[in-house]
Amino acid sequence: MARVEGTRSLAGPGGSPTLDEVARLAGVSRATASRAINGGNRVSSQAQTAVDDAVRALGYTPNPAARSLVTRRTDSVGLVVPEPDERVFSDPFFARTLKGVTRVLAERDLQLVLLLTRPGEEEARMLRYLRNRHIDGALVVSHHRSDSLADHLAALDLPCAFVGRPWTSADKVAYVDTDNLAGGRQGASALIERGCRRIATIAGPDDMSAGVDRLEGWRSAMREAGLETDAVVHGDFTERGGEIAAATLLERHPDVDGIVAASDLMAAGALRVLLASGRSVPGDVALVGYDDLGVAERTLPQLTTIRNPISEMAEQATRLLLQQIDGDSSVRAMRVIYPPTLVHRDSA
Amino acid sequence: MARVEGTRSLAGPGGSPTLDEVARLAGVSRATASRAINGGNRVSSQAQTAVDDAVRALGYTPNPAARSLVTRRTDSVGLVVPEPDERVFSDPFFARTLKGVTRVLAERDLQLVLLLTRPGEEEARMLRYLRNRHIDGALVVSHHRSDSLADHLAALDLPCAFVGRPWTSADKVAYVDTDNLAGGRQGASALIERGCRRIATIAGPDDMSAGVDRLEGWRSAMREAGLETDAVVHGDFTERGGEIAAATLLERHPDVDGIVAASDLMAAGALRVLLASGRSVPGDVALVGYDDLGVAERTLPQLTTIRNPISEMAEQATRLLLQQIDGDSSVRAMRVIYPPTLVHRDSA
DNA sequence: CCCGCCCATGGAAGCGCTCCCACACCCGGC
DNA sequence: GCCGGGTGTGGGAGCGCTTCCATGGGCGGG
Repeated sequence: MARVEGTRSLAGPGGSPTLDEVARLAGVSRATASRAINGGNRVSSQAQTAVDDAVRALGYTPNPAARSLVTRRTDSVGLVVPEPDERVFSDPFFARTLKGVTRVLAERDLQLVLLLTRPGEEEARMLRYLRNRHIDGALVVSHHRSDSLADHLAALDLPCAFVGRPWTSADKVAYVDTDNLAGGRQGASALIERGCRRIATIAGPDDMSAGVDRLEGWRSAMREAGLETDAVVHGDFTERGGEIAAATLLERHPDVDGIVAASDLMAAGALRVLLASGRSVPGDVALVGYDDLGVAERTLPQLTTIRNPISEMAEQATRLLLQQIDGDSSVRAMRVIYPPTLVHRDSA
Repeated sequence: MARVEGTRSLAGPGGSPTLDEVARLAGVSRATASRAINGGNRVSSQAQTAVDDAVRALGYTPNPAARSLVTRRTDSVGLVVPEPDERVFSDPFFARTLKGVTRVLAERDLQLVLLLTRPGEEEARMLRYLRNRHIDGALVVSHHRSDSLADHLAALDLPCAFVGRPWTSADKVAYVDTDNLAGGRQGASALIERGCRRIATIAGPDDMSAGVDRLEGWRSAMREAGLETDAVVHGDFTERGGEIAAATLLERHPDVDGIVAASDLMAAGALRVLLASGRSVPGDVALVGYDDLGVAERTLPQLTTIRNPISEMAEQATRLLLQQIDGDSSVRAMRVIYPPTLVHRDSA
């Protein structure tokens, strides 16, 4: 409130209260006060309450820098997004991820530092940041083929966990993923069982494992059913990308009667193009999306889709990270794979 | 790369290199090395290069905790989101904000800490966090009437800036906003000039200043034109909210021939309901949105809307924050207001 | 030519905290 | 009654850094 004249700017005799002041007020030594504050091992209940009271009276909170200097922990973890395009942030996938991560972090009073990097020079800057232990661990989402991040992290011996299988060093780092191959198959199979014969796919970017795996799943299901696998167009996981891809698709293969899209956003875009072209969905063309993050229920008709438990995956990844931070090296290279499930709605 | 056996895990004789080692290698004192690293005041060019070389050779980076302990700066700022609903994150508004913020922060090598709080206990935790100078400053977005955040921050004497006018203490904290009143007027006027006479509005939540101001702008333009101001329904800035609001609106006022929505997302929802009800847009009902963050171009017909320069606003807010952090107290209570502009497309 | 001044430099004092260690002290067992 | 062990406590070192201050050398002006 009032500015104190002098070098310090907070109330009290010289800035925010220090452990020293707490100890003095509690009538114990700094060492005892410290112990009392950090879990209270080897502290008499008498000393403990004295310290507790002093802490409350002074409104004391430990200086994080000082603590971090000696413990070598920062109580914060980084969320690395190697693609800080605003696209990422408006994607419900990211929103859900963030939700899962923050939920787990809040339990432990850890802070989240956002590490956004455009490719190139910024990556070097971020690696320096990571190397220097500004943070206790890193969580990586939206990892691309060109990122050397996984390799670097694996070499760095910094606790880390990926959401989505990394391109490289997949055997050296912990990650959480869904079985995108199975998901891709499920999407294709749903259409095949429905009776579709000319099935296309709007695949994800081929520099992301989710894109590649889903496509591969689609291919294998198609092959097993003895169907052509030539109707493939790539999108970028966005609605606009889905529109463009669908338009291309209709031009090249006007006879499609089923489309598997690698994301709901792309499916939504495709849906719009399909309807605009005069085709009915699912009457003329059946459509299957991927993710089920809310978008699928908001289209008309609602999308049949493959559900990804994103938020759970993010939570799990965060837990894996915390375990590593806690020194449990058994999870260093652990992978957790969630099964995708088909959700039947109206578009197929 | 290779793991070193022993207590430390990084290369070199005992963990990451310290300033001491740099100094020794450069043949200068720790003090000189420090000066050289921090801008090089009062350092001979000879010493400077020696230090530079040593830094490079050792791969030295300053220990942030140690530095922070003495400088009392953390080189990180917090982004406070008092509504960590995943809704916020999938809103393009937030995405743009983040984009603007990170761009400015990157210039100065500052880090972004995400501070999400559900109302209630978590707010106390966050205030403790802020009070304790974990961060150098705070940026607040999506501020609600019930948040006492602005008051607390103003009292805390912690550098801060709001994106969007805060409900309270608006005269005590720095903020960036658009002239939502004018924007609301523009939306209504556009429809009035077009010849609409029965104009409704889908307003924003009445616990956010943007919602209230836009509504007030709409009201005043309507009154000046001698039109009824009774067709008001509130939404929550989401697409789904827009749908619900539009449905209510059509039920209560089936004769509407124009709607001003307080966000594009809500307009998109309304558009869907309008079309589903058999009305043409803009033929039967003209529609104006708000924000112009991309959504407006993706609807069919494309939305006429009021453009908000979100990303610029976020940049500006961040700059205001940095100025405060740099000790420029003249911007402590500065406000910057951007003008909204009408963007003509197809829906009105 | 000498004095004072400025500039580059290093010594040393902390920043606030944790944790090792040594030191009581008290208990029970022989 | 003495010794071993366990338990609570405080002294003190030190984490890696910035910065104050004293020092010494070089320079220009009187």
